[in-house]
Amino acid sequence: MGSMVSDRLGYLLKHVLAELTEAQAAALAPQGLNGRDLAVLSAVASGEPLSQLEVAARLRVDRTSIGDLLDGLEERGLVERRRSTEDRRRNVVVLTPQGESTFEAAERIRLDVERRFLAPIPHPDRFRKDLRLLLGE
Amino acid sequence: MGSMVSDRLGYLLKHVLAELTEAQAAALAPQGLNGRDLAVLSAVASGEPLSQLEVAARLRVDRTSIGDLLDGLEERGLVERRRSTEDRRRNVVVLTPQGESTFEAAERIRLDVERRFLAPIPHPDRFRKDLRLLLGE
DNA sequence: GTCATATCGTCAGCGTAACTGATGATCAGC
DNA sequence: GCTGATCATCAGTTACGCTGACGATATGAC
Repeated sequence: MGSMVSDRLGYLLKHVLAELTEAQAAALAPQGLNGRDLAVLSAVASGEPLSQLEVAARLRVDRTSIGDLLDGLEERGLVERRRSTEDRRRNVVVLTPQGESTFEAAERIRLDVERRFLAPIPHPDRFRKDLRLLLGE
Repeated sequence: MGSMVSDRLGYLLKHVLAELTEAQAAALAPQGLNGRDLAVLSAVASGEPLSQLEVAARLRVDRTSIGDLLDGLEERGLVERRRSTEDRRRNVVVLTPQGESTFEAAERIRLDVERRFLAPIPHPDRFRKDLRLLLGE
């Protein structure tokens, strides 16, 4: 018997990711967000104010993509860019009050989506841990 | 403390996939292939002759992408398209002899890459199985 | 203080891939 | 034969990662 296509790690990861992305997008659509937007909000929300480049680095997103991403969020009034006073090259990104509440609601949705998504797996946390190991985190 | 970005399932899957793709591309470059090409070869190699649409379906690749993919492989003399005699709409795709040997060598490389890639995980097979469960396969 | 170097944000452009919608050729059912 | 479906192809759109350049700003050497 030949090897199944679904034995390929790349195939598995690619389509698992695609299905998760789709499920997240569908669940977050009422908030006007997708998983990518939410990830940016989450980076901005997590503690000290970050510059755009720092946000990009946390998300491992390309530096030239983060600008457009923030544009969208800023237009919707969820984040603000403020020129840093200490270093005027930096745009410090912060959540607006509306951004905070949207973020919290969306995070609950995301957790629920992920929980349901991982339901077919006997030990979801172990699976997450495996992924983290593969990234060396 | 806030939630880490690396808690997000989407983040984990995305970057694990990116690293695997990169590792595969690097390892397969001497064969003039990437992981995507190899997946096509594998679908073509596995048993009965398939039409282009059937190849696309197996790989879950869009129907309009598979043509270009096959173009490249055909130019390199690895596959052939033959008009089916029973149904002249169909292009039956088969491996050339050179395609077969290239495929076999590349498959060994892929298996090795995947083995090394999964090395940080205590039970790689269980991880694979989890992924398959998520796809419902 | 001045200069060289580096960093931040932005922009234009490239390559890849998924996707939509249309087309011509061909097949199957009636 | 006619209608509708299927196969391969083509043009066009969108999304994303990436490179290379730019002006503005900061930092360090001197």
